[in-house]
Amino acid sequence: MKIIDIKTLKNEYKIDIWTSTQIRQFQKQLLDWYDEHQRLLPWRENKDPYRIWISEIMLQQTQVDTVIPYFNHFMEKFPSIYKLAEASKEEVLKAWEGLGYYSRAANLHIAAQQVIENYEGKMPNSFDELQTLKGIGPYTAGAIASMAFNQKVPAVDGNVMRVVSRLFEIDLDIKRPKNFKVFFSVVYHLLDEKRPGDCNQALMDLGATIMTPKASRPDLSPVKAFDASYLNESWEHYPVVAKAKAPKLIRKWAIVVKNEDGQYLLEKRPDNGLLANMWTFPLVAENDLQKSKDGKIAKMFNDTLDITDEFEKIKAFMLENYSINIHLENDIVHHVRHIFSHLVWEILMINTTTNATNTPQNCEWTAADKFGQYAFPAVQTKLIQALTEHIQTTLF
DNA sequence: AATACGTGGGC
DNA sequence: TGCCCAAGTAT
Repeated sequence: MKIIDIKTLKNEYKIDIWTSTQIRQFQKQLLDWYDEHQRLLPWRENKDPYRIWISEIMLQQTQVDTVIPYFNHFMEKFPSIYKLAEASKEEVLKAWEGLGYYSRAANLHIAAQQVIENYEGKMPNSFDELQTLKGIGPYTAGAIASMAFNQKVPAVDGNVMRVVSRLFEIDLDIKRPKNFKVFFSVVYHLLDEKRPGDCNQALMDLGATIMTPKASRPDLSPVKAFDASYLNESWEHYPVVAKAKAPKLIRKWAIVVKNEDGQYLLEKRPDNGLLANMWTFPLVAENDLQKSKDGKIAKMFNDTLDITDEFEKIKAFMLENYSINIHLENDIVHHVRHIFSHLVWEILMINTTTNATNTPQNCEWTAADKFGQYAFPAVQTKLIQALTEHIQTTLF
């Protein structure tokens, strides 16, 4: 057994790697399987670096089935890197609406301009240069370099770490950044000289379809003879992954304000942080309101009964921060819960009206039939849905 | 290094 | 229902 001594990588972890002959056999088994069973995906139709790049950004922490329609639409809308670079931020964000992790869209737009500025519109082909582009880290650089430019570079994502952790029974926490280089090094040793990109994709497809997180079927794997966790029946212990901490609960009011022209007040979020540059109804954090001593707001979120007292605070808040005077339209309070990866919004939504004609900072007045022009996050879509159901209900 | 950053699907 | 998961990156 040859041993990869990861100490050379400033890490004391050692892994027994296979002989050169075994590695060649592994590659053949893997690539033969890939040639027959690879998934047919829009971005695999050719090796256009632009298409591969866009797909890789969309696929970050996002499932293939979710990405496919976004990818096809994005390619129609921005068929080349020049079209993307020339587009407005708003257009790109709109194309990303509902996909999540919206900084990816902003970074993609910037990176397109970087490529035009620094590389005459042609994607750089090296692992290092690719990582100078916004939104491209080690995984995506490896993916583009290997798949589009046939460079022998690992593309180590969650699938690959899971597969490799099982093949070699590596008990390192895949969530810890310091362990990434171990997997990177192992994968490098497994890559075929001629088809590094296909090797990377084969490992990913294997992880996505056979060596899955749950209901794994290592008995169906084309490389089961090389799979230590299969031979030792230990695959359920791999990969080792730290448990995510519980999301933080945040309570908010969503203030739906309708003016005398039937338009709604929409607000654009700041251009950094959560849901950057996306549009929502004005959202007021519980902490932004003056808290009553008896903790009445917190109680409200459980009971959603009489909001008269709290509404006085909201009314004052809107007057001070938005310079509009609102009136409670009815006492119906919608309760909407939205779960992010790292926090939970508990939202109470109320209907109000105003005769104000001013347009507050970062806001626009918009008729409901024009909502499609704005990039809405899922939570806003949820709020509108609740509002729509209410309006339909009250018609009867 | 640890945390922020979305969403939808599966069981 | 609640929790885990899915082709990570920026800071």
